[in-house]
Amino acid sequence: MPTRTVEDYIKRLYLAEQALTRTSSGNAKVDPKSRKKTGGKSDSKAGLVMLSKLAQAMGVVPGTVTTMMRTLDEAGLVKYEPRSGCRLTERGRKLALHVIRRHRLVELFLVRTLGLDWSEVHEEAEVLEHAISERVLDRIDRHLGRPLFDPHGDPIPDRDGKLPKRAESSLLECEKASRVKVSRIEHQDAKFLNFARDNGLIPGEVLIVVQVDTTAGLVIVRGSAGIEIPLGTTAAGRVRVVKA
Amino acid sequence: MPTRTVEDYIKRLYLAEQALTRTSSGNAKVDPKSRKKTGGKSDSKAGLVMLSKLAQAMGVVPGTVTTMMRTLDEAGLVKYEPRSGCRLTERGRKLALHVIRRHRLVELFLVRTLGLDWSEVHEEAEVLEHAISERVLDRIDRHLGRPLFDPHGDPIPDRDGKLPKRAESSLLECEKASRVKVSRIEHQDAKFLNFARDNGLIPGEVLIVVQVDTTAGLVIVRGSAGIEIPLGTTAAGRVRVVKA
DNA sequence: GTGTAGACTTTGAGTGATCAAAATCAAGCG
DNA sequence: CGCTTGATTTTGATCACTCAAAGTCTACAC
Repeated sequence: MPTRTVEDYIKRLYLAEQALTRTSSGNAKVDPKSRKKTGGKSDSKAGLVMLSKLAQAMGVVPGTVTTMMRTLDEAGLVKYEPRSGCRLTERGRKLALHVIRRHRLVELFLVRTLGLDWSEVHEEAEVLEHAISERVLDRIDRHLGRPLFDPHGDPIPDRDGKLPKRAESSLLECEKASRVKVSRIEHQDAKFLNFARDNGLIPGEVLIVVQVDTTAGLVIVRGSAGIEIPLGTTAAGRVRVVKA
Repeated sequence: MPTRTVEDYIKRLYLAEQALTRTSSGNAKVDPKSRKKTGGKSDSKAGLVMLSKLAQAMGVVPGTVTTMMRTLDEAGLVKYEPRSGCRLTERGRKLALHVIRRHRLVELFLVRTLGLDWSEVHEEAEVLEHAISERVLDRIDRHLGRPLFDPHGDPIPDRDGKLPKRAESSLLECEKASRVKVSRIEHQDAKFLNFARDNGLIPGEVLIVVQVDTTAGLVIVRGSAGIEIPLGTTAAGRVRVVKA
């Protein structure tokens, strides 16, 4: 049985891998800061996650991650390439998706059944995801009607780790004047989520893209209330949408 | 912040103290075995819980408990009397009741909202009681309508640690031909709980006491279905009732 | 009063997870 | 090539929790 700590490393590694492929694949417009941060050197070779990224995500010092990655490699959950980085094995990926399934189902449950605000459920779920048995998880899943997405629009893996697919893009990539539906708010920061909620940037809401000015780094959308919302590129990049 | 382990020790100590006062106060009929087990020596002086009891309850070796009790004494949660036993301090009692509140609310929630069987919720709650935040706990409490008793009939402490009172006795103490209502099934063993459920021994059920034979160690009750249920003293002692 | 059983404590060690700080490495630059 | 820089690894230590096994107490029994 993996410990809760192991589950956490694996989950974080999965999410880091996702961030990796998303940034490297055609998704464009990396914000200028991230380049500076890694000293201009090539960021993580060939799909490997740098240990320092993981250390930061886990809130531990780098040495701890090195040790942990060696252990997880031996356990067959991670492929660890010394001095280069690491990647999940198939078994690791399965475990990660399992933990993420628990996390997201719990989030949705807290919002739908217990009425918590979507900005507060992430932290709760961080703890509960390690305490929920299969039995209870399945009850929750059933109780919610086998949902496909959590309150932030993040996909919920099914019991086999399969994720529902969707043709999503970020607001940054939208054409001016297009009509889109918010599918997902990335990033779990409570402040940002409150801001999003207050401006109607909620999964399901329909928006009109009023302006996309990459030079000024500005995107303006009009929500269903008819009010225009100006967003910087960072914020706009976190709002993912589908055609509507 | 107390760790989950500390919470567990404190909770177990509280329950052991309860068992103590219940057995020592007029409740009578100690079953013969318990005497033999402690070698005929006086069981736990003056309201102190023997460390070996605690060790057994926690599933650890006695040495571990000694160490832990010293730490908890220093932390002000426990009064530890070397070579005699230990008892909770007021702070310890508060903490214990807090953990028990979480445990019992979770149990009821799992039964009422998620539809689990009362025989399976104890183990789930053992884990979840350490993972639930105040925020979520209060939502659950509200969602259930501030309940006073858990599915087994055990009282749920309120936020200040106050327990609802009830004039309860065990089936062993009932008069023949009396009419009683089941208020509580003590003991968390799944097998016993299944047996109880299958025979209608559920909080709320009304019973007629048909026979109480202390010599043969036999109690017979008739349930609402009209069927007579014979119980040994051990089992009967676990069924607690109020007048009906 | 001496023995003894059983409860209790001590000691030494291990595990899992972490840190601080020193040592090492690899890549790109001049 | 040799340097610098930042990532990475190593080393030695700590903390919370646990165990096994040896040692100590104490109350009762005779």
